Amino acid sequence: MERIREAFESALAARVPGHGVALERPKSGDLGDLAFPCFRVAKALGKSPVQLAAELASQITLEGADLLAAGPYLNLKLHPETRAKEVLGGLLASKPYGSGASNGQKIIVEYSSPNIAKLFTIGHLRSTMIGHSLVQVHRYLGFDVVRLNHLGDWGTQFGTLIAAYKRWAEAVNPELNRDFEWADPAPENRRTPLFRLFQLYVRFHAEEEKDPAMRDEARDWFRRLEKGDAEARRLWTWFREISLKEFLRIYDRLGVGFDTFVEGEAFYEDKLADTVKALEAKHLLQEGERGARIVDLEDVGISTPCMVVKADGGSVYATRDLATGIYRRDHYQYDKCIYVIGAEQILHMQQVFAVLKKLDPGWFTEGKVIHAPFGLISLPDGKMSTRKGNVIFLEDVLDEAVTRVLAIIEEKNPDLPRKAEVAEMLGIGAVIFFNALNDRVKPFTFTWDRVIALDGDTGPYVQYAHARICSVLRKAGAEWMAKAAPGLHDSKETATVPYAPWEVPTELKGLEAPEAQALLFELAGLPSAIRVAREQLMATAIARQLLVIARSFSSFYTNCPILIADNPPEVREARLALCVATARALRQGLFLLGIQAPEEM
RNA sequence: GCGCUCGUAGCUCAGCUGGAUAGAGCAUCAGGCUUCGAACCUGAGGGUCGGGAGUUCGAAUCUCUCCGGGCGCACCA
Repeated sequence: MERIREAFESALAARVPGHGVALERPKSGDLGDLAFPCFRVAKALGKSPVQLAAELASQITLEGADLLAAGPYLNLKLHPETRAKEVLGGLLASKPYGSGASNGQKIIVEYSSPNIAKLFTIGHLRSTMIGHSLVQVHRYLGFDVVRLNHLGDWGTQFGTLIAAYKRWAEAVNPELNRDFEWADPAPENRRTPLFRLFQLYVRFHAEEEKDPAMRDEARDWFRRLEKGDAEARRLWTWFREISLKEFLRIYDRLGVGFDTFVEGEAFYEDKLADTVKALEAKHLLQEGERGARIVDLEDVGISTPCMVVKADGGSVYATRDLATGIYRRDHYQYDKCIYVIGAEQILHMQQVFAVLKKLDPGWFTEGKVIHAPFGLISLPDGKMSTRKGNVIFLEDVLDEAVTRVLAIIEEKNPDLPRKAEVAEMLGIGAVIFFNALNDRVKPFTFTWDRVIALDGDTGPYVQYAHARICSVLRKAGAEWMAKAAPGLHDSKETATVPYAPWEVPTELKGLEAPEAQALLFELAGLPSAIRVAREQLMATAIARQLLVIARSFSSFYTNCPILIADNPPEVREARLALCVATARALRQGLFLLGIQAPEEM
């Protein structure tokens, strides 16, 4: 397809020298494979776009394609056989479809970043999976990616945790290995020390409302932690361990990996003083209200100053993020650093980026550090609050999705082997796909039926198309199935599904039907969807394109029989090749989102 | 009050840097399994793109303004 595009571009450039010839993808494959909108050039030449399109259509000829003037557009439409050959050639070649060669650029992605001693909520899924898909897309396009989890493992909440633990757990349940008498029993799927730690946290906040003196108790423990008190330190380390253990289990379930968990908030504690010194050296710090030290940002259009040192001399969130920015500059020498953090922190990120830029304008240039915000998830009755305990836990959502899928399997395909494993892929796939499908920055209200929808525009719909293809290929013979079966790969460590290269069959008769041509056209759209995903810093375009491909396949499947006896061998082979190519595109596309594609379901 | 963000079909949402007749899914209605998986397919109805003004050959898209939601606005993270 790239060859065709270049030939078309140079033919156009020869006819209208000196003008840019930006090509577009037509809305539908009926119109053609590539479109040249004539508006701009026509204006420059003083012609009507309709006239120019007609002229160009009669002047240019390209082998294997028709050039059609459609009003002000000049469309290049490949002949059915050429279209098949171009698209399938791209999909079955040795270079993964739409991927890029290694480009030597290093991208840092910070995402997920949960707070220690809290459970994953549905909100964490957003940061985690948006980040994961950004990682996958960048890797796929040839970037070198570093995955950072900026754990919330420091701050006054640890004072709270330690105080709560001392009050209600140490004497009666020091290992946190059984339920508390005063609390509701832990649900079956969360009978873990982490959950009990979370219960302590919630209880402390509830009682603190009535007894404000408890706040001093928490503050005191945090002070001891900061000073390196052995007891506080021991508990902190332990809390961090039991949290991380649970986090890793969930990341495994989601197929998400990180390069380090070390560089969380605590990691930067001993780097804060130097950060303040660096700001002093640049004379950026001013005296603010009540003696706090701030960086004024009026000159860059931010009316709220960035507070770096509190009146009592303590550090704040921004101090840590500044230290983080400096450390990453020195340690990673990256080309771009993407922060996947909630939209409610837009101002905060702007402030941090602005201060970093003042600190080192040579390094922190435009676009060097990027905030990829995502919208808040709320409940029908309001905002989620971990402290108040009215939250939707991620694992509950995943478990419920898997349960619903299992019920459908029992109904539709009770003899399916490895039901539990498949249900896990489909249920989690549904939740992840829903997240990917929707715009990153738009907030939404959680309802079970929305997030765990299983038909229509959903992950399982795409997975179903893939499973049906595999079913056809199995029936066609082991050698066909093998072409859609990837080699072994670690879902956490690669973005590319390894398929064996395969020469396109030379005869591609049998793909002239409009449904087959439409499917080819949509398959051709996947690479640009991947590029758009990178530009927009969200996988939505990929998810949408996968739906369109799956839908086109379903239509092709119902209208163009593949294995029936009266198909001539070359028709059968061409249609099977299209099936193989579609299966590969679907599985690879889903993989970029972090979703697996079962071969049966 | 200031800033950011969103407002598209009954509901949930696409619509990429302005460009072809504004598209999907859900829901509703009407069809389709003796043939490769009906978790599917085919079709129908349903839209003042929040209101107004402007820029342009052309605006859902850009600008301004108003209305309405969400978020944020220094000693929490």
